[in-house]
Amino acid sequence: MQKEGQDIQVFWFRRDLRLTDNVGLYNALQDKRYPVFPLFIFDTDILSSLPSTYDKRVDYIHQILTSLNQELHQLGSSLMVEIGKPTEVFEKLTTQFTIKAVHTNSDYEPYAIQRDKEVRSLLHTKGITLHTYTDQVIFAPGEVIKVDGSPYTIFTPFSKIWLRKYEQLPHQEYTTDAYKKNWLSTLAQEIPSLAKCGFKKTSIQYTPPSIPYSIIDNYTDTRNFPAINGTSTLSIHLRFGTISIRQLARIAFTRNHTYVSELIWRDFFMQILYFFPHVQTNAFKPKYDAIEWRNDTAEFSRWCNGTTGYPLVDAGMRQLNETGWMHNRVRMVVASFLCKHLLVDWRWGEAYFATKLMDYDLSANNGNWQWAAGCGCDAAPYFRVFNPTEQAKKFDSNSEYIRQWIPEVDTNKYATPIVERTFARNRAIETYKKAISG
DNA sequence: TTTTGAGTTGTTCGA
DNA sequence: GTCGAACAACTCAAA
Repeated sequence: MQKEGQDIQVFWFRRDLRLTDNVGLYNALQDKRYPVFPLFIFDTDILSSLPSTYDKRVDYIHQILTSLNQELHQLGSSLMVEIGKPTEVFEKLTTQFTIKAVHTNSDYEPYAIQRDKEVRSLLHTKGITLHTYTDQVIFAPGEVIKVDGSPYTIFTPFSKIWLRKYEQLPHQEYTTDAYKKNWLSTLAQEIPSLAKCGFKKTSIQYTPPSIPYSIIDNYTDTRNFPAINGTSTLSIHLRFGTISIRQLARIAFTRNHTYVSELIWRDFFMQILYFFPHVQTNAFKPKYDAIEWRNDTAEFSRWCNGTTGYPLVDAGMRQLNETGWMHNRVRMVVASFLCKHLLVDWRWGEAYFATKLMDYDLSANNGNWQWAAGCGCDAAPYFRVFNPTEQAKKFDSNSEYIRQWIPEVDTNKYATPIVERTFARNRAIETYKKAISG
């Protein structure tokens, strides 16, 4: 076991759960004077806010950590996993070690910013610097901005500048293979069990990412058809950092620009949340906070359960409920249906997705819900109401996807439509019009 | 400062 | 079946 008082550096893993091409980790290992001690904290502030002790995402993280720990064992090191409030964990660690520096990759969500501010200030009182790096996105908030220095709120000009800057990037790969001796050697230790964290085993199974080259190549043509395996399904890996965004962007850039655009949207919404944190609770466009939502709880339940009687909507919700994932085309359809056909507040839908999606990310989920509801920056105009049956005809013409998730769709056991489509469409347009012109 | 062009993913209607 | 226009102004970005 490590000596008391040994001089070390700490690398703090958060949303970057990988050893390869990890900017913060790479930089920590550059300083050969002090070995690097890898740390992960199960943040009890976050864990205690979860609605159930049966949580697929916590289980998933736990499995990734187990896998990371095995990799570290092969390097003669070991992952330390702590359970607690980050400031308290660091307080404790500073009594056990002489910490020379703490390295971590930047996180841009409001909660994370506040947490890191507290940790930084605690460490500062002990003479320790918290070093942060850009790793989670290609360009951090503030890097792609207008000539006057203000942030973009329209995607297209943002993406133009993003691409221009991207072409000028040196594209360094932050490999850490050569730094084996710089790890802090410890006796192989096991990470705390899931039960010790206060959670139960779920059905989720972590498998390491692999890049689906042919899907990326054909992405433009196949991405909209939910019965086709035409999307990369890498969102979950981007969420937890089990894949490097730089590696993925580099590959996609030479192969498919539609796919690259989707990665740019990820950076775009991250900087929207950063510069306009009010979107967490309010519409990006304030006028849209005046919409008189119906918020019928019985109808909301039917949407959640996938029993609205609109097959594509129901198929999507059942896929979400059963797998923790939904095809992107269908995400748009169910979101539009909830906000416009049922006139349920987009925040309800956003919150439901947040509990169910394995790839849940605050900035992307919020940005896309506000897009669907028409209240976000650069959003769909309010009178653009997705027609759930037209969408099904276009993108699931032989009902392959629908039948996969609703076996009873052609029987009289299937739900009758929750609302008549044309009526609901007109009601939505009227309600929106009233709010934004009033 | 003013002007100009443009804005993720659709639907419906009528010629 | 196919195609273009309307849907509704408004705000953003850049010159």
